[in-house]
Amino acid sequence: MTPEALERSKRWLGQSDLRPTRQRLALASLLVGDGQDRHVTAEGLHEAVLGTGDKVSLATVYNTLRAFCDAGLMQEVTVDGSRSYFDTRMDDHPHFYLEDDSHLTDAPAAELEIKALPSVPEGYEIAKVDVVIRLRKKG
Amino acid sequence: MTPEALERSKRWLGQSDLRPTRQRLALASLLVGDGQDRHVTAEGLHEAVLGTGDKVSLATVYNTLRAFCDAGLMQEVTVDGSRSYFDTRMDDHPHFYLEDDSHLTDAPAAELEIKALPSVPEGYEIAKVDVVIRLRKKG
DNA sequence: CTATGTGCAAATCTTTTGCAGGCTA
DNA sequence: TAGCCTGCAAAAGATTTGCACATAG
Repeated sequence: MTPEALERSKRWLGQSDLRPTRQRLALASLLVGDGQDRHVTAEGLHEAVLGTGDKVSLATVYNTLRAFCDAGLMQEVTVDGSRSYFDTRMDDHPHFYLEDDSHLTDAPAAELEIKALPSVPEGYEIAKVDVVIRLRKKG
Repeated sequence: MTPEALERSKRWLGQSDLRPTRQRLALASLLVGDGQDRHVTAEGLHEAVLGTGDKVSLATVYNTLRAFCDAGLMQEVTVDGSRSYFDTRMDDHPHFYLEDDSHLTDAPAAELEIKALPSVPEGYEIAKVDVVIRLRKKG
């Protein structure tokens, strides 16, 4: 992990009141170390962190992702019933989901224009609008 | 189950090449017996069928819902990572998801207007666009 | 009669939790 | 030092599967 990635990870964690432990910094540097947005599964992030040589248990990866979400640093995206995906980008934006290889990416939000939303039932308000564009390989 | 519901269930099953067994007809009549669209979970449908006095095992409910989807009679909707929802309505339409009580309903499709979709990456095509409007009780 | 379908229990898979020890502030 | 964290193993919950029996065509 570069000094820059470490710095970024600390700043990111610093937005919450979570302690900057070794494990959290290791995970954070993979998530936000280069300033780019990431979409990960717990399993995938666990493999990634092991790949860097750091050792973090799978349970801690799960707990940490959950803690990051609770702290408002990430959000969970539901696209596949069998796995949870976590996104470092916090605003409400559309996703592409590549069904062939179970891969989640951001769709350019600027290009999506929703002209009218269905009217919300009495007594309710919109918490979030999820738009998932499911893609498959052409041909 | 009324004769009408039975008739409707048979016609519905007849669209596929699935055999109209006692269990499938029992489930189908709960799903399409009154001609209305339904959103169910396996667990919920299982309780419902037991409530009518018919006996169908939970495993069979799971297998049957899966079979109905494979046969193109229903579709799975992914709104909650921990449970699968199944929808008898087959066209591409938006959903309301009541987060407080984990309840899924159709949103009036006519009222949703998507003016522009993000441009799809080279070599891919859109399989489906899922729009889930998550609602919470106001106040 | 033969291929399908069903039920049960056990297996699988993802995610959470209890608890003992470790570490941050 | 006190409280938060972590790791492990076990638990939990949803869904699938193997296999023997039942049933539709």
